[in-house]
Amino acid sequence: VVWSPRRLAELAGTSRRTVRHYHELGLLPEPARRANGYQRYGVEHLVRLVRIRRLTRLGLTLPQIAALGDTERLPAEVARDLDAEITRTIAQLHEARAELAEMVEHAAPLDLPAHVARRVDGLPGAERALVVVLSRLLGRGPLDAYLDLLPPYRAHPAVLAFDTLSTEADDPTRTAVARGITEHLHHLATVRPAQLELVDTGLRRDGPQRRAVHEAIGDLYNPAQLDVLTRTLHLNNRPSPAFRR
Amino acid sequence: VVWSPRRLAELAGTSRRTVRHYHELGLLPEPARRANGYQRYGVEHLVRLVRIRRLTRLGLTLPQIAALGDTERLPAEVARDLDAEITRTIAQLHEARAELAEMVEHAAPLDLPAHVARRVDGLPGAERALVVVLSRLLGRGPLDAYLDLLPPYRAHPAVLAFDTLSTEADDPTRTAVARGITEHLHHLATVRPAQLELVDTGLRRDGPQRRAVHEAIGDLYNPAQLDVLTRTLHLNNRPSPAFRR
DNA sequence: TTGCTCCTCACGTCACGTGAGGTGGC
DNA sequence: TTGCTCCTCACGTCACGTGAGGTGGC
Repeated sequence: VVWSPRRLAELAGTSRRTVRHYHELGLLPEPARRANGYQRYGVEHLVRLVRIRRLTRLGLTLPQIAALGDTERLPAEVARDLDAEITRTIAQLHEARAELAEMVEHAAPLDLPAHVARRVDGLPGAERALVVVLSRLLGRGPLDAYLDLLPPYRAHPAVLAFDTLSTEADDPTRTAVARGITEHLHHLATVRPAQLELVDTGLRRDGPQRRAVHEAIGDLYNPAQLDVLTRTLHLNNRPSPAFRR
Repeated sequence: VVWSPRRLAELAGTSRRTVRHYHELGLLPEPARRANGYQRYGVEHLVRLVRIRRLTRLGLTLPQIAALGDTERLPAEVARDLDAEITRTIAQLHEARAELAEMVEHAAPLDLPAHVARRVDGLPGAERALVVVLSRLLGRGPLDAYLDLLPPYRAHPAVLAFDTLSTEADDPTRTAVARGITEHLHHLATVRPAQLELVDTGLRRDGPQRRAVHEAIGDLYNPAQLDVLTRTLHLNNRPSPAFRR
């Protein structure tokens, strides 16, 4: 009588391999064998196996289950830890689902949160890449402030000139672009002082975040553009840090 | 300029090993190297890495991400599958947390759901093991019916005699126990016909579940007890299937 | 010279899945 | 004899973690 490995696994709602795995870890005793070497499992094995499966469903690892041994009740600390872990995982999954829904609803791209992506549509590649970097470096508040500043900043023709500036641009051209941007930034500083301030504190002065932004800018723009940014810095007494070099 | 492996990983909120792993899978292009062989990552790598990390958080596997390649938007089918998967996982976690809470509240044992365990407290080992087996074989309704029947069934002195029946019990003793149980079952059949019926249909006539129960009983009781069960079967014209052999 | 970072193997972890190659019972 | 089940290795999967042993730059 009693059960073959396959039947035992079936009755417990699992696989033969899982049963073998539990043998290997010492979680489940090896059953007696018939003369031909076939394993014969009894009720005690099924009871044990059902218990292990219940515990794995609760989120215990197999080593944790081994540590429990024949314990009758779940230690309070283990239960608390499991509950905290489950709660955390559920929260993460809810976030993931919310993001997924947002992405589907707005047909959002894959590299940015949907609410950010909506606000950078049509941006040139380098600017967009910079936003991805900033989305890692800035908190929600400063990032929003930066995104608020972006449209008025980019409305100025000097910015378009900057975007398309060739590496061989001559000195007068560079000067003109730098002056245009500087004046525009001055204007923005009077119109949107709060946002500039937020971005500035978001990238704490000379902190690692600011350094990373500088490094990113160094990678994204050509030498002529970087030269213009340096000139802008010197011309501008209240530069926006994200455009500093 | 730009970034070392450690710095890249930091900026993306992950580990150097993860970055290496993505190289190995071809998810992330290998960066240029400096003269000494050191890897130098640029903004393009960070952007790519951030994208990969976002997608893993949404639940995509790395092969799935590889299959997406440079796709701009999430295919609708992928999004649907992910959402279904997340929803299912959340449901399972809620169940697990509910069970955990129930176990803590009632200081329940580990081998049975708390609501079942409460109702089998004090049962002898073999009976308890049988309940574990039945909890796998019966649906909620039939299992509840069985648990309903258990206290009145066990209230009879013949059942206690059965529990403690020695292997060497003589024929008159066996007959007496079998008769006692039979009469008691007759009584139960008139008092609780509905429950007996439920358990009976729960273990569909001659289905694999019923066979498993018979096999479990064969393993749990000694020869004398099994003999008594057989006699009970012959005496009883309306036996409860769980006690059949 | 010391300490820190970088490099490349390569084995380990977690909980199993999946054959590979062979035997036993009807 | 055929088909089905059982057996024991043992490598594969997933997404990395964790040293091991050695080199480079200040």
